[in-house]
Amino acid sequence: MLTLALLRAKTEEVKKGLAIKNFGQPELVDEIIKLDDERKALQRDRDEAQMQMNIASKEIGAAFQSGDKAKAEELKAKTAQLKDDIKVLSEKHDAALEAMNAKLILLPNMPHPSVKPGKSAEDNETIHQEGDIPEFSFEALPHWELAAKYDIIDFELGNKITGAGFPVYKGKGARLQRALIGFFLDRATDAGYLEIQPPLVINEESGYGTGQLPDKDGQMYAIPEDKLFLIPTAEVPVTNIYRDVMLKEDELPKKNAAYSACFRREAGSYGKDVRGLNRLHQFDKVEIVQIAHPDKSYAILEEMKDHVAGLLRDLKLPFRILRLCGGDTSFTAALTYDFEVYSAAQKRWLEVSSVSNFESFQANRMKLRFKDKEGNTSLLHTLNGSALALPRILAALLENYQTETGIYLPDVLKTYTGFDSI
RNA sequence: GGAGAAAUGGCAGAGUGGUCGAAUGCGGCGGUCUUGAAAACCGUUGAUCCGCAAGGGUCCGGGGGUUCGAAUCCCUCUUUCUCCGCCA
Repeated sequence: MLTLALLRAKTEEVKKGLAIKNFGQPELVDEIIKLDDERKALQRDRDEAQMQMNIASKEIGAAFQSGDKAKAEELKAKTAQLKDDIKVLSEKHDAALEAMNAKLILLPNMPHPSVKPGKSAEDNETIHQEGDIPEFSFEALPHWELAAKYDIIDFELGNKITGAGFPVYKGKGARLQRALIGFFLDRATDAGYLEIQPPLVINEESGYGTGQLPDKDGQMYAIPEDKLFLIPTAEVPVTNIYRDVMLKEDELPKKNAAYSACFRREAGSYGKDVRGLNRLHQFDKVEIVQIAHPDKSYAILEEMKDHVAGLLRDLKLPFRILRLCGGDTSFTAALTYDFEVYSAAQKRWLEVSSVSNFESFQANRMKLRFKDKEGNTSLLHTLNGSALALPRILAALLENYQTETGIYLPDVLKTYTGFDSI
């Protein structure tokens, strides 16, 4: 969430930022500041009453110790009114605080100055494209047909065991998945990321910390009996490692990478978007996360963007990078780059990575701070990106590398798969 | 799953109703000494909220309660440890 300091210091800029994010209630900003003013006034009164109470208590204690019971009892009688005042003021204070937080949590993150206005994916800006789009001299098959033809992914079997969106990978399909995970993790390790194997199930506090809760709980699979959720991405458990943490400046940046299965309900999706591997309820992903000094987070965002580009380059997949417009940038992000690969038989771009700087938006919720060399504490910046999400990479690999005699995979994967072709 | 014990500052560890935000030790930081370092000695060292400041409020696993007053008493939740059972 945004800091009150920002709302107060840059009220009008915040409202402009909200407009770029297509957030329609700019009046919330003023309401929040007003509630905070009320809260502060209430705190002053309450603290004053509490101080009087503390003084009275000490006097009573002193009276008892000097054996003056009568005086003690007399003082005691006077504390009743104070006690009542404190109770009332505390309740009012807490109510104002709660009302303020309830509104504050509704505000999305501020967009970075480079983020342009826009309503939807249509308005995203392509900032880079590279790689050759394959041409076929034969009729190229979409990946779901290739998967059936070579018997490497069984969608029907997944339907039987669980339901739609839970495919079963078999033989070389399973091995290829494992190869991609190994490849992505090794590359992350080479880039200085510490590999993490996080829990796949999270509690409410963690969901709140990264912003999935309270509003997006419908997108996660829930285990209500235990108040737990299946992770929609490793971002949640990995970033929450740093919840309520105070880092030292010289520990920065923290770089973590994690492979995990990801679970998403994806309610309301339909049609060609969900065909084959395009959109699943369970999928694999390697995620990279960094905790950065506020002055360095945008340089680090570029570094992470380059890391992801390097992976796609080595897989020799044609890809493009988009800078998301205000309307398509997520609630929690300040700036997001999406990576899309071209899947040659479907003839469409598929999103395979999203790399974002959340600035202090998540850190503020999580109380993730650092102490600088002067001893001042301030919020850190959090960033993350997919590096990479597997299913659509798999789809593009199958489609783009198909020939009439088989699917010949890119060289970098051979040491991981142990085979050249499918 | 059954029985018992515990949770205090960066760490270790005192404190069982009043001046305790909290002894002491270690660690950290600053200094004296030293050619430099170590040792020794001296000082300092939590977070957060309100306030221009002075100052004040809150925090001893989380939440609630008793009391004029709670780290200390009560309830509850969570976590950890020990023993038994089960088990990849």
